[in-house]
Amino acid sequence: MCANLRRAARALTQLYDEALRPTGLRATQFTVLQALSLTREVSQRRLGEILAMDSTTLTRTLDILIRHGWVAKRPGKDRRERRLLLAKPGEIRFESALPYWQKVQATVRAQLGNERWDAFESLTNEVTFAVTD
Amino acid sequence: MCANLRRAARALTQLYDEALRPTGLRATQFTVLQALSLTREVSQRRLGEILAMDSTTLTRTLDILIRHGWVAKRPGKDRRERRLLLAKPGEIRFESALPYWQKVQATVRAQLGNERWDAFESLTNEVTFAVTD
DNA sequence: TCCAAATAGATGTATATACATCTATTTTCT
DNA sequence: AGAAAATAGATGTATATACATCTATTTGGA
Repeated sequence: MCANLRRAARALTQLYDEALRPTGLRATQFTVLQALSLTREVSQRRLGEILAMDSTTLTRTLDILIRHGWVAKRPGKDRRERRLLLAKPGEIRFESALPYWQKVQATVRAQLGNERWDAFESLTNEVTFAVTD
Repeated sequence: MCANLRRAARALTQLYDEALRPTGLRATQFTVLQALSLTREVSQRRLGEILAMDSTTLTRTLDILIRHGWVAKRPGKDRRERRLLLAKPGEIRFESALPYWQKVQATVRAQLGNERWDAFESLTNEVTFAVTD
């Protein structure tokens, strides 16, 4: 099952990366910007929980986004924490990528059909939560 | 969708990696050995098709397996090709890992229930083929 | 109060992943 | 046959990913 899932993730990621290429964002990067645009401001730990991503993985991913000036990192009241937020250039970049993302989403949805799309969304989430709890 | 799928893949991979830790194999490595045990002997290109994995990714993954002596690489009749096959130590390693793999598979299956497990398997495969064709 | 335990991230290291580009070889077309 | 096109992998480079371990800080007892 893990192999099946990883294989599907590889295939789909290639499709999304290809679709997002004109925007200069990888699928993963788009996802992080999207999460930040929804949460406004979060700690790295919390962001990792949302994405089911190890906090130390986020350190590296965020480094890249910060280097590009898309994300800002500020110390929190708890001085162990780093608070992340979308910087203005990141917001602009994210919004300009949205149409490309919507287009590839629509393509895959059409290919799968609405029912299987919805079922797949449910199942991926169930697997995530079944495993992380 | 890509983000959901990748998130589930991360979560499930951590579970499988954890379960396989006593065997010294990562989930991906187990998968490659499994594929080789089923195909007997294949070219790198063909193996990449089976796994929906870029051929150049396989170069690196196989390097590790070859370094451990688990996989052998031989020139094919077509001298551009490399034929891959499971070496004896790889076979032993794979077989000793099988129970650990079966156990984690059973755990996840129990957690999800047979119906959703089967549905998920179908959907991951459909997504893979919808995208790679 | 003060120290042990817990928590948040950073860093070292290893694997996973793919694209662009390169070399070697085979195929195809004239 | 001979050259152009296609194919199989290897290599350079960049990102994605996580674990073990480290430092800095906060929290929870005694």
